[in-house]
Amino acid sequence: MDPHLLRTFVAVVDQGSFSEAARELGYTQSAVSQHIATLERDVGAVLLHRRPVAPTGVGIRLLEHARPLLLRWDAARADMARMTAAPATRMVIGVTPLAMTAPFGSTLTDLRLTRPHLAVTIRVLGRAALLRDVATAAVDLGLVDGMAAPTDPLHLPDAGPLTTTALSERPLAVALPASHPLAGRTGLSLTDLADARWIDAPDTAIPLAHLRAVSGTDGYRPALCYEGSDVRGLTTLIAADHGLALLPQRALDDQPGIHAVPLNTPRLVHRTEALYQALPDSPAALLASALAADA
Amino acid sequence: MDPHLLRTFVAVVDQGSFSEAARELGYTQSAVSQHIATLERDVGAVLLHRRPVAPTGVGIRLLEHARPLLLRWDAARADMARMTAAPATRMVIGVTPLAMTAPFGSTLTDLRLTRPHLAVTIRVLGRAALLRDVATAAVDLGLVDGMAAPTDPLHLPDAGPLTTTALSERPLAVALPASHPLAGRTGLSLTDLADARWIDAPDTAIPLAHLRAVSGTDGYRPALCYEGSDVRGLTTLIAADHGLALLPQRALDDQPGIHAVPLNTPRLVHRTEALYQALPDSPAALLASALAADA
DNA sequence: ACAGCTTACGGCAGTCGTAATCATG
DNA sequence: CATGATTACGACTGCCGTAAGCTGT
Repeated sequence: MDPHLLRTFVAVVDQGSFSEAARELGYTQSAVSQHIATLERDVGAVLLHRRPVAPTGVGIRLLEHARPLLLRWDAARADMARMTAAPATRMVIGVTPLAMTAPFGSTLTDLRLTRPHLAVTIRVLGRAALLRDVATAAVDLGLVDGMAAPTDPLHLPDAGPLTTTALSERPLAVALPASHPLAGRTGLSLTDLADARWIDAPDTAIPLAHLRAVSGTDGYRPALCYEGSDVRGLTTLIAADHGLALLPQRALDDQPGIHAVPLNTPRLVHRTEALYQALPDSPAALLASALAADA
Repeated sequence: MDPHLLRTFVAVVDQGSFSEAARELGYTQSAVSQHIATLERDVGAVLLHRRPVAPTGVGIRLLEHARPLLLRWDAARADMARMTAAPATRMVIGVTPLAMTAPFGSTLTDLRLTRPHLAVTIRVLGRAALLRDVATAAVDLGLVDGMAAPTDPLHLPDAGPLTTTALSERPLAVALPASHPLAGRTGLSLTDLADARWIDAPDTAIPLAHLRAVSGTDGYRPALCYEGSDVRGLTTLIAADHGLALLPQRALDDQPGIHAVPLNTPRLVHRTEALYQALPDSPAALLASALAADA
């Protein structure tokens, strides 16, 4: 159960091959084989089927432990590295697609005026990747969006001692094609839509898994998955009647062929939060509080 | 940043001494010294002041990473051990003091009738210890209580893939001495009480830290801390006007000298949840679903 | 002066790479 | 038969304990 062994195990599962994992990690094929062997001896069970390489039941369970463990591990290392490093001259801001809103632009302008020598990069990422990158200090400030009950924080997986500040809460709406029978409604209840046809766009709209988690039911099954990060592509699919999606109302304002019907019950809002490693006077902390003040 | 080094580091901080930590871990004093030295070399900063032994700023930050990391670590090991172990013939149920309620008793009776050979132990623990013990499989089923918004889950620190099921939600009340000016009220708002005199009883009542987290303010400062696990001791202190506490209304019903005034705003409930490692057909899983059904 | 942390050093275990071996599609 | 996992083995690193050195109270 050494971290290196777990890292190798995860790599082997992800690559589906011992040799590929060896290449990725800079090891020999033999070393990878030995890692897996000692891990299996340690755990006392077979973790991988060979030919083709795939995790066993116990292996899948171990993965559920190993992935978050390695994330926290990397986060701890990155945090320690930053605490002893020189003050940064460069800032990377990560955003999920729907977290980038108008006030963000102007607040960022203020920051750049006061710190002209700071090189700023904006990077659009999915939620999981953003959390990982903030935790491992690959991005200095993350702006995440998601769904939550009013005033409730977003429910993000725990990746170490990160600071979160609320930035905004705005209404959610169901995006329907203009021709949809429900498009005339002034409000909708989520439970009525459990069996509707949905598009799962986990990086653009609210992931259907979150709807299932909130409702506690098994509905909201995707008819189609959308692996993009722009709203326009998604609304095009919705307009063509491929399914529904849940998005912040504001993002749907000018989308052609779409009717946005506010979500009535349950009371849920689209929330954005700033996420960063607590380090006083860092540009990230300053920008986060400026964003919170402007919100 | 090897787990063994982190474990040693945490032990040294907890014990406040290299030699004591060495004794606890079965190492030599010298080995502990070497562990700390390599850790400090790795991190690139001094982690501990010596004479007296206390963590530095960077050390405190590392502790915030190390403690949850080691918990998850132990949880993963324990889970793997259980997956390969023989089915248990003994069950340990951990409960926080206020989680033990009447229906639990009768449901447990049912289980013991159907499984007469199962040795059952009940262990009362604080919240943090209970979570740790469930994660590390020292207890098979945990019943935790806490405060949450209605239908919201309890916000417990993440300790790996545990299953939680809701058992009950009941009203909360502020426990006041009978002579208190507010004792006649039919309902109270939490915000009005931010500057009241409170008793912090983290293992018996709702911890004041939770009140602060929910309200987002800096109030609810304890005038007195109560480190016990029985309600009677706490209510005695409240009756003697040492301060207030927030508890489930039911627990205050027959307490002498106490007025229990329901909490109106914000809308918060006392919630209990069952917590266990997903292993189908285990006694823990069965009992948890029976408890949920009986609730 | 003494308790307690640090440093020096040697034995031992564990890890990785090379290379030979084995198994499967 | 070829790709790719496993096993054998040797060189090397790193870890822990013993024992001597150092330092603040």
